[in-house]
Amino acid sequence: MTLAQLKVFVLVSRLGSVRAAAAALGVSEPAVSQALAALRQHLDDPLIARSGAGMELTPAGRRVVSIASQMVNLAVDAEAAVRQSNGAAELLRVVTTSTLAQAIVPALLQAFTARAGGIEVSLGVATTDEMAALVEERLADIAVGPRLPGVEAEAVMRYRLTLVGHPALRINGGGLSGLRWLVDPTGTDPKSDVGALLTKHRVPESQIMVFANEKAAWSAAAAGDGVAPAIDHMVAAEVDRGALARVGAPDMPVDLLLYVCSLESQRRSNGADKLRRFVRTPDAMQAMYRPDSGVPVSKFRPPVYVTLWS
Amino acid sequence: MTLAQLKVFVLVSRLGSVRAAAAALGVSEPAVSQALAALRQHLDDPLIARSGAGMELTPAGRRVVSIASQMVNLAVDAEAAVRQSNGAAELLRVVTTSTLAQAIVPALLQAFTARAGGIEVSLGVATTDEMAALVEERLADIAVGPRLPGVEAEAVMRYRLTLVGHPALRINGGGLSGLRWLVDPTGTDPKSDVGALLTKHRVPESQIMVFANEKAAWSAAAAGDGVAPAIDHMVAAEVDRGALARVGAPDMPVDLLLYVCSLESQRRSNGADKLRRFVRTPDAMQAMYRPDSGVPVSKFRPPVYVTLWS
DNA sequence: CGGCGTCCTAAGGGAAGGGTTATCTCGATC
DNA sequence: GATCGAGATAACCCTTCCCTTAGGACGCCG
Repeated sequence: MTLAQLKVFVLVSRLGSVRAAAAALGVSEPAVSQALAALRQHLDDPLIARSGAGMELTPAGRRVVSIASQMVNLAVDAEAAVRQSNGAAELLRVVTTSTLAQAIVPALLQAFTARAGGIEVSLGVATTDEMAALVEERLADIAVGPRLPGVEAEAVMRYRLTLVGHPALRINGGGLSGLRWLVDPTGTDPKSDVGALLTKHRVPESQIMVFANEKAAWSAAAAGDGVAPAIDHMVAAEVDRGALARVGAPDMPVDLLLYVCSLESQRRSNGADKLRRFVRTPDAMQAMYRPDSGVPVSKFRPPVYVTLWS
Repeated sequence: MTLAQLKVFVLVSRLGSVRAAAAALGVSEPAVSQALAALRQHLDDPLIARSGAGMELTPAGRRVVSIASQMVNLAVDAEAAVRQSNGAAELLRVVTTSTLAQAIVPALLQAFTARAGGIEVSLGVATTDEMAALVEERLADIAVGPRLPGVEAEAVMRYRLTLVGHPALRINGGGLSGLRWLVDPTGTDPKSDVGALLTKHRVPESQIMVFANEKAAWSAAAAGDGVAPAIDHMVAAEVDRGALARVGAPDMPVDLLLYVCSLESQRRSNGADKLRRFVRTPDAMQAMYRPDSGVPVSKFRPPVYVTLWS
């Protein structure tokens, strides 16, 4: 029974799927399945088993999850305790969506580390479901993105999601049907803001094109390949330049809220607390609204880097 | 950071010595030292360091001990939870002194398992200091022997410690000085009842002979090699047969109490609770006072076996 | 009934854990 | 200052972890 096995088990039970846990941990699916098998053998109980839709915990599994979760939490505490005792830099692990990780959150974190000092920040990308599980299991300290259930969420910023396309794009009578939607990976997460948009407009999968990042989706949109959802103030410069134009559509644009989500204050890490306070400052607002005011991504490397935690 | 490493660290800090922890775990001293080194490297802190007499925790070490202790405890909980959920036999881990492990405690546990049913018992041997640490760290469920500090102790039985020797042994004017003391391994534990006896009589080390078990010490005493401390009712048959005789000495015989010691009831395992109740029954008394009424040791193997836990 | 998604198992290899014995270091002690 | 005891380290071996790719079992759905 290793801590890694327990971590895997907890994550599988939270996410309800071996596959999802593997994705969240950034490893192959058999790796997770095998860790689970080892734990099952050690404890001589299936712990969790497939059951039609999703997986279901056995009675023993239910009891072990809560214990295992505590153990994983304590492991985090132990490392944090040592760091703190020795005056080392705190470690703040942030998760966010793919979209936000491209500009807004790095800019925010860059401003944060410059202001706070003595904090080392790492940034990870995850889906909404994963973000919730990661925060609850304290594999991440704080999540930036949509409101997560089960943890303390706080609205930070209001932003507008618009559709952009080639300036000459004409919407025919049938609205948007037939047009391709050009999205970044966040679009594949149905619980993300962009994913919810696709669902709401009943966009068939065949009409969704996923790009590695938003910039790529925009340039495809500028080339007339379709429409791209975009955070309005992020694309404003392109629109002003005439490279892109906002596209009208029913229920568009839509105003959304950006949240920071973390555990309740007792269980929250110190760094998470500091970031929660920081996001309410004007400095934070400015960084998020004008992410380009910052520096290129390469400059973030020492204090801020993007990774998926193993 | 593995659970084994944490267990080692906790044990070292409780026992104040790498050596003692190694003995308690039944492994070599470098094994413990190395596990500690790995943890130190992982956490980048010495955690605990030599300091004249004994070892001292660093600030970080102090914080980690309590967290690590909780983790080790939870690991025990997890295994117990699974066993219980699946209706498997409970596991009761008993520690006792070398002396008591030879007859009294096996007889007690044999009676206990026969009466209680559905409980699997294992018996380990340890020194007094180790027993306290093992119970506190829940590496054992219950200890039988001298009163342990820091845990709930309950007197079970009064027994008399006498000195026996060859029937023709004559005590010269100078009392016992010059006689050899023939003891079992418990005699090397200064906090055990026998060890305390040796200390009280200021027996120099050169006059102490350690035998593998009490029977061996008795037969040496019967051969006239010296005097042996013995539990009175255990040696009564030999005295009646004339093979041994009680030897008078200042402050001897001495009446002592046998205790069962375990954690407070909230943290106590179910089996420990049952054993605590059982020891108050007449059946238990009879088993302890007439251990030979039971069966040969080999018959204990399925329900009761002696081991040091790894 | 044939895909398809999901989980499990098999096989192989690299890394780390964890054990041993032998040796080194260092402080306490006589 | 030589000795001794206790902890740390070295060298070595074996086992377990844990990752990968490849393929099998099984339920679900068109």
